[in-house]
Amino acid sequence: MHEIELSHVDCADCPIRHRAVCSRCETDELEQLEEIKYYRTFEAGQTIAWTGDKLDFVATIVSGIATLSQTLEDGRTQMVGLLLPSDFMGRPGREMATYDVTATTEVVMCCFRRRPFEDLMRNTPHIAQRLLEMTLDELDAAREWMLLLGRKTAREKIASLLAIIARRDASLRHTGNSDVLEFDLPLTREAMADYLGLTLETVSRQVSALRREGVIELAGKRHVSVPDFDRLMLETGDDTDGGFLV
Amino acid sequence: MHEIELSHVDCADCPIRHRAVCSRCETDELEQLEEIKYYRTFEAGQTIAWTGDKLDFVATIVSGIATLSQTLEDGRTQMVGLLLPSDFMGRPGREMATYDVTATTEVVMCCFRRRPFEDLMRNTPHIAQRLLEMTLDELDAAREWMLLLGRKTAREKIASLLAIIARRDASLRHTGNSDVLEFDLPLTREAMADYLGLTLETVSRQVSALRREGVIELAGKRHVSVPDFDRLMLETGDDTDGGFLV
DNA sequence: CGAGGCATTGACTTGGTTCAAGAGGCGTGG
DNA sequence: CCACGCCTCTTGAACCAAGTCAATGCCTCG
Repeated sequence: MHEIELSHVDCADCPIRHRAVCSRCETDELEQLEEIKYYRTFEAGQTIAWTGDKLDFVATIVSGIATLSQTLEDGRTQMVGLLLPSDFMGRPGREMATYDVTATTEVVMCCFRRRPFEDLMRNTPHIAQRLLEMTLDELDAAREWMLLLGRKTAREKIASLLAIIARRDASLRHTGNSDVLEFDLPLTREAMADYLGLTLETVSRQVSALRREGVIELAGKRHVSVPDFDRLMLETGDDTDGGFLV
Repeated sequence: MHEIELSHVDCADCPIRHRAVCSRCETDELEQLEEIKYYRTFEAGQTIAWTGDKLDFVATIVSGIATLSQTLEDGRTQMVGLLLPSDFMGRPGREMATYDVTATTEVVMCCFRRRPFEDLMRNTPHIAQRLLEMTLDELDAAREWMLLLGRKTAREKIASLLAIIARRDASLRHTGNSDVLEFDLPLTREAMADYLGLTLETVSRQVSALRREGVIELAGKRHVSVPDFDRLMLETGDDTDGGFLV
């Protein structure tokens, strides 16, 4: 995966094409995209854009994880978005970055120069339609996060984050739900704290508490396994699901 | 305003047409919208939809204020959106409401039956384009709110809310910024608390503190005047100039 | 006048932060 | 190979901002 051929990957072979902004495109539309696209790689820890920077491209994350965050003048920072493979970065029609974008792991992006992309969008409703859908999904996710930030306890926040990562990880490599969920945390304690609106000490304490009580097991600092997913879900404070039970 | 003719208002005479989802529509497109639209009024305090309800319309707020909120099983609730005149409610392509929608004041909505609206959207890029733009704006607003919920102190939260309402109010009745800003709070203390991720007691205390220190003045419980807007902005914790959201 | 909603204020508790010390890993270079 | 510095993470103790519980004030409306 680190050896991706940056010079050119054919859209037809793209691993995340079916979920990305281009998922609805017909062959001729893909050809047009193919012409204006180029790949870029960012190393783990590298900043992709600072708030206020001129951004003359938009992009789809091909692999890796990036974060969007905002900072108050005195340095308090809040992560406001997590960009995963197939997610879209940048806003058509806007020149400046409005968030700090940082590569958490190594990130490969499929970039489109902004102007040509905007032109293309005007003529190909399939792109705009898909982008609308993705934006609506992100809005839902942001609002779910608002509930977490505003009303959940530290323990619930941690459990929620673990549940989300576990679920995404499971769906990504669709193992026909094996009994034990396992995954690596893609975030440092500090990044988790910035995401959850906590301090890194509180994150550490709550992770330890969940481990002590057997809700999760840790191998090293980052590798988590969840013996009983329902148990974890109980700790999130969320509805047990669609509504029945309780 | 309370005497709006519910039977029919011509789109051409609509007070919020230039900002709403239909703002880009040509005359013929407006005619099509005109055919599937109808007005509805909700009283202050009335619930417009509960999470999980089947919703067979989408709508534009014509006047009044509605809120979107989410609730955990034990009753903790977080407001996740404020719908103001010209804002859009509902998600094309989705049958169910995903939030509780409540009228805070009397609300007049311009409704479109969902199916016909979806069909129309497919054929009129102007509507989809505008909806995308509005959704992106809402996403930005939601993310700004995440920063507030995750990282601001109670005092900063209150100051931020007051600043937002003040600014919106000023822009709405574009008084060429007169020296003293004045407005009515459209929310109860409890609603403010639900918006800010606080308890109503804390809201009350912080409002009192800001009044005691002369940052704001109160006439009654709800009428606020701001003698020095910059002073208020200092209390928000934000960058001294940034600040978007309506 | 009394009832019922909102709002304020006080006294006390607590969850989470802050400050501080130290543990465990990992790469570099002597 | 070990020593060293650099990270990230954990843990403890003291503190404080905001929550909880409870009493009271102030409207408006019947």
